[in-house]
Amino acid sequence: MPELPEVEVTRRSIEPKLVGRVIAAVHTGKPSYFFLTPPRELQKRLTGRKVTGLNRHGKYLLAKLDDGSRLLLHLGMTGQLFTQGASSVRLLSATARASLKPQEQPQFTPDKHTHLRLTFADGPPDVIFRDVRKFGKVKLLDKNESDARLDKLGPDALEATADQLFRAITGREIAIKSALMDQGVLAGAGNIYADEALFLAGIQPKKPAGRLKKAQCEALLKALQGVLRRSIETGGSSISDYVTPDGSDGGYQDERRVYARTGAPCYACGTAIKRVVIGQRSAHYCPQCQK
DNA sequence: ACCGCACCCTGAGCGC
DNA sequence: TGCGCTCAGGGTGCGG
Repeated sequence: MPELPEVEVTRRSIEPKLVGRVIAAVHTGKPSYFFLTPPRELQKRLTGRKVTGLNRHGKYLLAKLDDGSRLLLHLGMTGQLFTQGASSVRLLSATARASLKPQEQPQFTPDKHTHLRLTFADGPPDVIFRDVRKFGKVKLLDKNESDARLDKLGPDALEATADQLFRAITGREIAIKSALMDQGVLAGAGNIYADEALFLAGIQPKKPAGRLKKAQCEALLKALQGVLRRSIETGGSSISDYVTPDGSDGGYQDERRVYARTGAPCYACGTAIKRVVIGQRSAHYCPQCQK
């Protein structure tokens, strides 16, 4: 599932395929929950625009256009943003995977989950946004138009300071795990990296956020930024649908210490990793190492 | 103000 | 073989 590292890896690889190019055509799927700006309107307003930048805040991508408007992209749970020619079985449906011959290179062709495809004046490659569960979002913001989603975001998790974290959670009774996943506290952490950071900082995920000492906030933020940076280096975590924009898998899933390791021995002490539900989400931790 | 929870969506995995 | 059920999860919005 795309969290900050996956979105940043995507940003870095898509940026050179997007910035400086002029959009020639916009192909979309049907109107849905996915399109905060209706497909017709996207087609009308994006065609002919030149992309001038691609920024990230938390898990959001913002493509800047030459008329001052901005295209907001969110990958949701299963969003895949990639370039034409990407090759990965993760881009195929289960039935398409099953009918692949053993040595055959899986080649992506637009399917019913392909909601947005941009073609460019200078030819291929196209930029494609595919999302099976449609939890992703596309919205075109006018010049100077603000967006409530963006306004609510806290500081980007990679740039935040321990002091900002400490101030955002003082007095709050919610579990520290929930606080870390609250995008208004820090923008960018999701389930995987919140679990991993709490393990590295030795903090129990259910601990009330407001009871963390300043030093614990420092340790936690340092751990979080460490795992985020390391994950970016390895190409992100390919746990379910995530692929890097050239179609390759990330590598961070192999470095997980607790996430989705329920029952497996803790690498530090051998105790079985536990799974509990916190705020409707699964949390994984070592009952021995995290107090 | 704060928090828990239902909901959006679809495919995988499982029991029968 | 295939049906029906449950689960996963980011973010939003509502109700307590």
